[in-house]
Amino acid sequence: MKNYSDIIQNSVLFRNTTQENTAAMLECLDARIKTYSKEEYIFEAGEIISSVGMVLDGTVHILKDDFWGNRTIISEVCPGQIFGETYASLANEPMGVSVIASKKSQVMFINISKIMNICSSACQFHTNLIQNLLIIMAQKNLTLTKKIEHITKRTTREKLLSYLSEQSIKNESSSFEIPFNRQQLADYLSVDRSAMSNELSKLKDENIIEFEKNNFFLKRN
Amino acid sequence: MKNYSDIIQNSVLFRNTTQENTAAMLECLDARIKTYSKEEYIFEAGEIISSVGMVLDGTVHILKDDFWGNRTIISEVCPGQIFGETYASLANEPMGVSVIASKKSQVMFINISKIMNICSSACQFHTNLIQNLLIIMAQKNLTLTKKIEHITKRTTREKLLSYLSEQSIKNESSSFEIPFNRQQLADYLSVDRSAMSNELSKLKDENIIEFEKNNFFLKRN
DNA sequence: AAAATGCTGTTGTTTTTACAACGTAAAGGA
DNA sequence: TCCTTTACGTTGTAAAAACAACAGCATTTT
Repeated sequence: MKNYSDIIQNSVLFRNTTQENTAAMLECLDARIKTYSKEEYIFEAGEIISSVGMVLDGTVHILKDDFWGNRTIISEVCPGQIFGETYASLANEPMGVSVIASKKSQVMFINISKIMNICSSACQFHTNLIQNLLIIMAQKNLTLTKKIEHITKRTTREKLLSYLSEQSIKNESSSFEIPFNRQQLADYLSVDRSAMSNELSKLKDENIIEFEKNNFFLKRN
Repeated sequence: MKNYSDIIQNSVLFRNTTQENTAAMLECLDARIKTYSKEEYIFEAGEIISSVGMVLDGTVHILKDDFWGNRTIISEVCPGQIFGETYASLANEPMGVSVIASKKSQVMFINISKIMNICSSACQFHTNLIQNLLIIMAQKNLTLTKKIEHITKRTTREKLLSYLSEQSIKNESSSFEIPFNRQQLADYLSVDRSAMSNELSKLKDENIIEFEKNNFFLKRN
């Protein structure tokens, strides 16, 4: 096994595992490493999978082909991050997406049942591993839920206010800085950038918000 | 403890647990039951929680108040279903939503750490419990992801086609029945019903789809 | 059977959004 | 310094969506 211990050690899945234990755990978990060439399928839509993948090197794309063959890239997975955990957890759910190496990549697979069923040795770290997996899923869940809350709003204005309100509450202040530039924010809210900029200006004119660059201020009237 | 064993036994969280074991497990998990009167807060936004709630009787609403005080009901939780698992799994994440009993309700709480840390007795069922929790979260994840895929599309037409394509692939057939009526579908895709109906008619005129009531047929041209 | 209700499609109008194009200012590199 | 690139706001136009209102049909209730 090549030396990807840094990647593994720093991954969220193996957080709080000591370096000495990691190697033993990987053995116990029966982790397998596979190399994929550019454009090679790692998982294909329709497949039933039982393993979680962790990118060790390269980059992996999650994508979806629709009924008419149109392909959409849903996300990119970088070293240390995992993929497939949702489908691996659902034994009867065929993959709704495909996973492809976008360049030559090294991927480590761990069977979900090996994660779930506690082994005899290093049990404490095993519990930790399960907890990390749960945290990863909870975090993803939260991210998705928040996005849905904003996007389900009908107008650009409402989407903006929903997002800004969340940021304000999160920062516990009516003034705060957002982590997106305009284009990124527009993509996140899935609206047109210029239309969004326009709407931001209107909100400013109507004295509902103030902003300069990425600093926003919400007003109560 | 009143007799809610049927509810618990039939819940997803306790699936595959034998009736004899459930009682012992609840003891081991230090499950607590609390009664809430109508409109009473169960969790409040901003709070840090460490317990998962299971509704045993009544109904519970997940809701959100924005910066300006506008309240939105996000979802309803019925007997046997759990809530708070996302925030309970994330030790540092303050609740972004509030949970309120919409009528007089009985709620059972289980501390997430009791679920995560394997006890000495009935270990097999404990593993099962963790697995069920993971399944619940994976399922929710999948549901959210699919919805986002559709909603992020810009036009009503694209949203419709994205949804219909998914249904088609799921049913492994170009003809299938959808589980929503028009209003429900419009709500799900967060578009206007009449505009959606209109778009459906156009798609039919353009010979891209056929439909009658809830039966759809997709065409490749 | 009659009445009421719910679901769906249709249409016209108004509002909102997307799109394209452009000007300006700031940032970064040669 | 000059040039290039990037980010952001602005505007006009065309397209799309929301909205409101209604008609036809089916289902349910009385």
